[in-house]
Amino acid sequence: MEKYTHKNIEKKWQEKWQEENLNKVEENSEKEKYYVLDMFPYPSGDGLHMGHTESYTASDIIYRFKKMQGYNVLHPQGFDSFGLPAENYAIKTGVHPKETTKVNTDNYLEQMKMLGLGHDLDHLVYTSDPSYYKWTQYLFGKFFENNLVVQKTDTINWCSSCNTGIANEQVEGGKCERCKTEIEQRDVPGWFFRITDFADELIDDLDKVDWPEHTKKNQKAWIGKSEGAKLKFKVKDFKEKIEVFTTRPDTLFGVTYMVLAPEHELLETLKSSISNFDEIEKYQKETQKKTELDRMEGKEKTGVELKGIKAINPANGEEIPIFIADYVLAGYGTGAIMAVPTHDERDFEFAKKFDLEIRQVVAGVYLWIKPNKELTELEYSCLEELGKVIKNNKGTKKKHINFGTNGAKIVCSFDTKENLEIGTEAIKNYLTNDTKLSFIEVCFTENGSLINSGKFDGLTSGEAKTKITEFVGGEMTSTYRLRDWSISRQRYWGCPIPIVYSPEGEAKFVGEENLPWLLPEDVDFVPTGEAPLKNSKELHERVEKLFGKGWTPEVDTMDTFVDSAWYFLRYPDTENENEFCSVEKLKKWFPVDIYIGGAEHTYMHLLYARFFVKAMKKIGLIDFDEPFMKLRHQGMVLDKEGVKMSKSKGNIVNPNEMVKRFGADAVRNYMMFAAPLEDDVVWDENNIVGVYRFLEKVWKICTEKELIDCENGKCADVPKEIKTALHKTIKKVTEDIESLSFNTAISQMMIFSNKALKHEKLPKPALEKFLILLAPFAPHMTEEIWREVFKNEKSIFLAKWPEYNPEMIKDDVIELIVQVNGKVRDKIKVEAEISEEDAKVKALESEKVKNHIKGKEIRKVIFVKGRLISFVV
RNA sequence: GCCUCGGUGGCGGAAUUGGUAGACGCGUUGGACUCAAAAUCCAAUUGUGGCAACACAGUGAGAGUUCGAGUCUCUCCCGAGGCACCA
Repeated sequence: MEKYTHKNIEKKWQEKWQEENLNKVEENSEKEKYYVLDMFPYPSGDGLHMGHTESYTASDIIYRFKKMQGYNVLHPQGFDSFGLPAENYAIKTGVHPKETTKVNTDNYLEQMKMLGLGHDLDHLVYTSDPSYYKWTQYLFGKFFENNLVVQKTDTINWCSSCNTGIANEQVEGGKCERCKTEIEQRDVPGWFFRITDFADELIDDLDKVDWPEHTKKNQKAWIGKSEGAKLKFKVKDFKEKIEVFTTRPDTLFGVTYMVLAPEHELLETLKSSISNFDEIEKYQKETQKKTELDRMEGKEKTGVELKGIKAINPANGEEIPIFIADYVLAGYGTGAIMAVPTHDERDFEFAKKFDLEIRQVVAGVYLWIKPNKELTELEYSCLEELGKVIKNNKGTKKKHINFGTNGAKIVCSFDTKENLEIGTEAIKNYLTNDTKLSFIEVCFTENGSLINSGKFDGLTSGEAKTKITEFVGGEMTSTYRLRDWSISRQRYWGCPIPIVYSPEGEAKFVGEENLPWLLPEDVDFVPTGEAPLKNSKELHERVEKLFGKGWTPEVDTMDTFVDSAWYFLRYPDTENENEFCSVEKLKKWFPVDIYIGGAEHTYMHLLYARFFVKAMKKIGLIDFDEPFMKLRHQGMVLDKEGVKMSKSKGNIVNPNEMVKRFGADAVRNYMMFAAPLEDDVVWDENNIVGVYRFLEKVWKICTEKELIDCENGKCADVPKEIKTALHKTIKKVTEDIESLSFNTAISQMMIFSNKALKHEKLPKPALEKFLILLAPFAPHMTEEIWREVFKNEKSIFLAKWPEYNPEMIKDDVIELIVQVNGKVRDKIKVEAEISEEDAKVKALESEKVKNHIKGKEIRKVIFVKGRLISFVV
């Protein structure tokens, strides 16, 4: 038999599998379903990259594994084919995005085939194809009818380089996630999905899904629920009220001024009463000019007082000044705050700068200790000194200490105003005598006991929150960081928003009968800052023809994240022209069982897809509320030096080239073996020899050894070692694929092959079972052996996944660990089922153990069956 | 600043969830085969001391719980990722 050569076999089987329709989902099957989903790629001109290779290999292994386990598996693929790169390429070269997309997607399909990925190619999805975006528009229409997508003018993020508005999720550190241009704020009319209506569900339902903990936590943080109260402040001599949101209504008595966002709408209303309005306008303009980044970086507080008007604190009737300042954001809460300098750091800073009253209403102080000694000594002295200072303060309720690099921060809270004063006094007196301690006046942001708060004095913050809110007629409520999803894009290569406007300017859905609402082709791509569709003659004519004179089209296109927010719902029924997916198929296939893809999608795609499913459930289009039951991320693929691969660094590795050199099976196995799926993988082709040698060994075992067919009891003399190793391997590989621990599955198969290599005669049934285990990882080579060497008629992927026999993995004789005082002193061979008494006798026979015990009394014996015996002396 | 995840040989990484630390692979060293090289095979490979048996140390640092800690608790240091004037 010939040596293992990937070149001879991989292409052959790829063609054969396609001919035999091996990867097609079974349309009418009684088998249990399993839906394995990949994050579909954006078809760029560069082709698949190594990151795709890794995650697609992982899902392919799961697909083949589940298939052999007897499931009917849906494992589809598609293309997120609308988007900016194709459009930018068109601007540069004049080639229509449609052409580019075709070329690129064909290339992707070819590459996926080369990797041996078993996608069902009869269920492809292209988001830029009218047969798909028809349904994107249909869903938009449904959302429109149900008030889940609304048109409003809002301050949105604007990227001047991409010449379009973008969603909050698409801003990274104040810059455009695509082109890194600094984002400006603009007031632009546009369409918004009302994702904020689902904020609570989006948080709560994360408990239902099996996702990485950090992904859930990050998504929760992104939604950013904070619980607090809405309170109203009267403006003196006006009927208008300023509404604020606060998480600390318990500090209401400490409010000494208010701040409005510069964009706050009340400013227009009160204009005539504000004596320094010119100053206000100047500040407003300055704020507007600032990019998001400036506003974040300029931490120095700025602002202007509204002269001539005052607000009234509803708790105590005091008149307090009102400011505008850009540290208050228009888009969050109510765009206005009550300022409590003693208990909020930002308010504190602002109050210091503008010399405003600072009034403490929660009884507590911070005490700092700066290190002028070694840190361990500091810890000691810190505790000691704090103890001295507040030892006799009976009113001290709690104290805790946080040590940091710059010293230690001690939090002291007290139960009454009196005790706070006594405590603070004692600390201050102490400080004059000691240089290691410094009392730093900072606002106290913890909860504590109330003081200076009238009849609420003595209550804890927790109690006071509801009571004070009630007292001033406010309401307890929550607010979110999450913004509504802005989806209008002033670009060409996207899904047209299926809306037309009446001559009076009223928006109307174009109607299901007019779908797909085609993207016009008579359009100049060159960006002008205006939507390219505005200049389409065909589109305007189409609208007037259908709706009458004076009617005009919506000319913005949708964010491409809309396309990808529901694509997985289309896969089971891609040919359906009457529904986005039939009811039966929805029932059969959803939710998705496992979804694999990058962690960078936590805030965008994964959040949007969850929103879509929830919104669709709400209007009765589907009956499940979470799209992806299990989610796992793959790590990044790094170059040899451990640097992230990128075009600009020129360290991109081309999967095609690697497949040509080493074969798809070796590339797949290397990616899976090098590190756990979720960890980063270093792509070092020098290391690929390891898995290549492993494949060669398997080849050798199956082609050069004498195989016993095991009929008529001929396998009675098969070494026990091989049988045990096989069953252990079946167990390990099965469990490891289930838990996506592909690296350890492969190492277990390596152990088996190393053992098998040592024997000259091997049982063929055992090797067949082993081949099945390896098949998901190395589909080509195992198929070659399965059919060409072992002469099986049908594909290995139609074989049944083996099961292990628990009896077979038990060792008769084990090494029992013998410990003395917790240290391993000997290992003795004993029968696996040995009793404690027998083990004790045997262990004590050991010379080594005797040496360590001699002269001492055995106080205790710990026996772990089949594992160890431990003597305590 | 806050949140999350990590830190184990020369390297990538294992460790049944508290029970032999370093599986498996790469690399390195020695040997076999060869005129030679490649490939392949065999052996060794955490460190220190010792010819050896063996002993001691050892999973970022320090403490703690335990007969026993990579694993649990606390504090600290370092790294990666995310969020960041969100009231």
